[in-house]
Amino acid sequence: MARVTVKTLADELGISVSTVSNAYNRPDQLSARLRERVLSKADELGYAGPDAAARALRSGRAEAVGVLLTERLSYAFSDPYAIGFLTALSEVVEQHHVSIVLMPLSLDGDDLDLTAVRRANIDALTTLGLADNHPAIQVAKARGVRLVYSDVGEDPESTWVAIDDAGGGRQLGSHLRSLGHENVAVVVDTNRPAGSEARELTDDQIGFVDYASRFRGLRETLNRRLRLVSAGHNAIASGRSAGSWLLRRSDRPTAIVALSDVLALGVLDAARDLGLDVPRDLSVCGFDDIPAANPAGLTTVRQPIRDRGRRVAELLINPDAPDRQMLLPIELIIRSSTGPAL
Amino acid sequence: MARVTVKTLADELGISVSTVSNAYNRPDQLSARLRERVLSKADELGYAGPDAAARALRSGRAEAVGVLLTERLSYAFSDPYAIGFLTALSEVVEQHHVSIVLMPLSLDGDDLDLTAVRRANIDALTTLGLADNHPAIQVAKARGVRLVYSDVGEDPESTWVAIDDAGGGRQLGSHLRSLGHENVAVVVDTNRPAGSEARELTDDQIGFVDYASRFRGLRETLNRRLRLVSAGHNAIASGRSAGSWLLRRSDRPTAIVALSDVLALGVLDAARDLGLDVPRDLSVCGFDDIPAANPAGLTTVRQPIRDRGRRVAELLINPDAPDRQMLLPIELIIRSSTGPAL
DNA sequence: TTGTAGGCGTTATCAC
DNA sequence: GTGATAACGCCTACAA
Repeated sequence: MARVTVKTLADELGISVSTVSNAYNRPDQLSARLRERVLSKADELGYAGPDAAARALRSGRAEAVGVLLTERLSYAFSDPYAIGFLTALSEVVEQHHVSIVLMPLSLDGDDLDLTAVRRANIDALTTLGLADNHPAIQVAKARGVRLVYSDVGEDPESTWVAIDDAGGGRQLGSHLRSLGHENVAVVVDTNRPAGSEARELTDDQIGFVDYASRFRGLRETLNRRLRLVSAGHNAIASGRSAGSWLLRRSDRPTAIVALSDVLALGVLDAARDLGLDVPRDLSVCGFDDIPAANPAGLTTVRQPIRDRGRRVAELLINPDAPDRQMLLPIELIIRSSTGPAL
Repeated sequence: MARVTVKTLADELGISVSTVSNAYNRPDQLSARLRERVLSKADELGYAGPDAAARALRSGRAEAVGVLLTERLSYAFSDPYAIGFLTALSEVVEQHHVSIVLMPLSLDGDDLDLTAVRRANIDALTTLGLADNHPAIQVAKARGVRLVYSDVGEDPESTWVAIDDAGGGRQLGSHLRSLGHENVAVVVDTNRPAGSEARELTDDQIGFVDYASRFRGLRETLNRRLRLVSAGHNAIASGRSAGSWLLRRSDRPTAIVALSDVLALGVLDAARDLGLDVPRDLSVCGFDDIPAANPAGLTTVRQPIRDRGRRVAELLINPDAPDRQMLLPIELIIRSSTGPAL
């Protein structure tokens, strides 16, 4: 038995396919009684409404928005920062019957696989933690997918909701500087597989992550007192091993800035492992102000990530929303993990 | 200027559209050189590959799998159990370039809105925390979406990965019974908006949640010693208010079983608020064994949720995978939150 | 290895 | 309020 389509229904009822279509999409275009007939016939024949793919093709709308998360998709769910973003985003999105499409950005060996981005059925796309010039974004743009960027852009026509990461870096840098720190290390997630060795990086090796501006802010304030070190990916264990690597060196830093709180928590673990007192022997700070930062006494830069999530969602859903470019302010939260340099 | 399609490319190159299509989908069907020409021309004209909607319509595959999460989508991200499931699921899914579609199940007043489920472009669907007879699942089934159910099913043809919730309920029930508890209350998430009053329920009011079998297991073992109480939705605050409501009553129970650890943590809070000692004055237990259960000393039923996530993902991606019906065992974890009844 | 042709199921446009 | 018809962009037999 053949598949039930609008045509089946139309034939069965002796009406035209457009009327059937209207019964679903424009209830005001036909009498309530006829609509009732259509719907009940549909029920009877087991027709569950217009086919999603056909509808998407014809109407040009998928009723879904895409979110691209740093690194492999599976990592994102263990990142409180990503979770905060997704929660806020979904609160808005779900009021519009729109679905969220999460695309993996799998790394095949060393180069990443963009197939999922290329194939996804979405109307608009945003990202978390990816630099706006990331290849995946280029692909989506070429596909004609509407983009909500995550960083300040030049183009007055582009849509973005950014957080003032550079400002956060500067504030944190000033804080450390005023505490007398002259030897500061920055730990950054470089999207490497777990277990990668920590190593020193040059400024331009920071990669396609949007933390780049956090680092830039730090560099501006701390200047030559700074070195950059890679962690594997954004996980406590990575922060711990990078911290451990740094703290065992003879030129041990007096302060470590992790570019995310998750990494910072790992650095705190590393310090504890080595019997170092924080903040006496070492100052540690992070970025994000995730829920776990407070109990850990972590000095950090609070990101209005939920605000951003909400705002991004509005722009994903409605391309014509006002305020299509917005820079959200950060806030330096000083807790007990930073203190004067020895 | 018109949109670039396979036809544009074909005309431009003086070849046929099928060859262009093959360049993307069947590299082995044309010479490497020709393929190169196609791809570079595509680049030149700004063609980003086959249109997702058209491809989905024509091929019948969306390269995406859907996940339906209890309650409103936004709640799910704060549920450690859901996060564990999603993490495991995505680990598998991302190796196949398949996207995950998260559909909201918004409640409009009292009846829920299935629009998103109806419109989503997906090949297969699974759920977490929804009973298999939930209306959303009916809709998806009628649409012809392949389903991976979450509970044991009658149909030998159906695909499911279940966790032995009833067994878990029975084990927990026996445990409490052997401790002498005669007055036990069960707290269940009923998907009500936050702030709903706790109230007593009859067994059949438990609703479209799959925790029903957890409760059934408890009922089998504890029989008449049991009453059922509603919490708002799955959140610590809901558990706390339900717990508080129960513990202030004159017929205060000697043990409270929450059907999720998240709710149980709230019950513990309520006990603490009232100055009750756990487990001396009150035994508390949960279900799931989320990460926070261990530090809280919570007796609970461990769910192999990550195993389930992986297994479900495999079945979502490959309909012909073997072992299309699987019941995963649970494990009773006894910690310090349960003790003898007074 | 490449080309031809038909149709996937729907919605938009316009006529009635 | 309702109907006819033409796309939407692509994939896949099948033929060459």
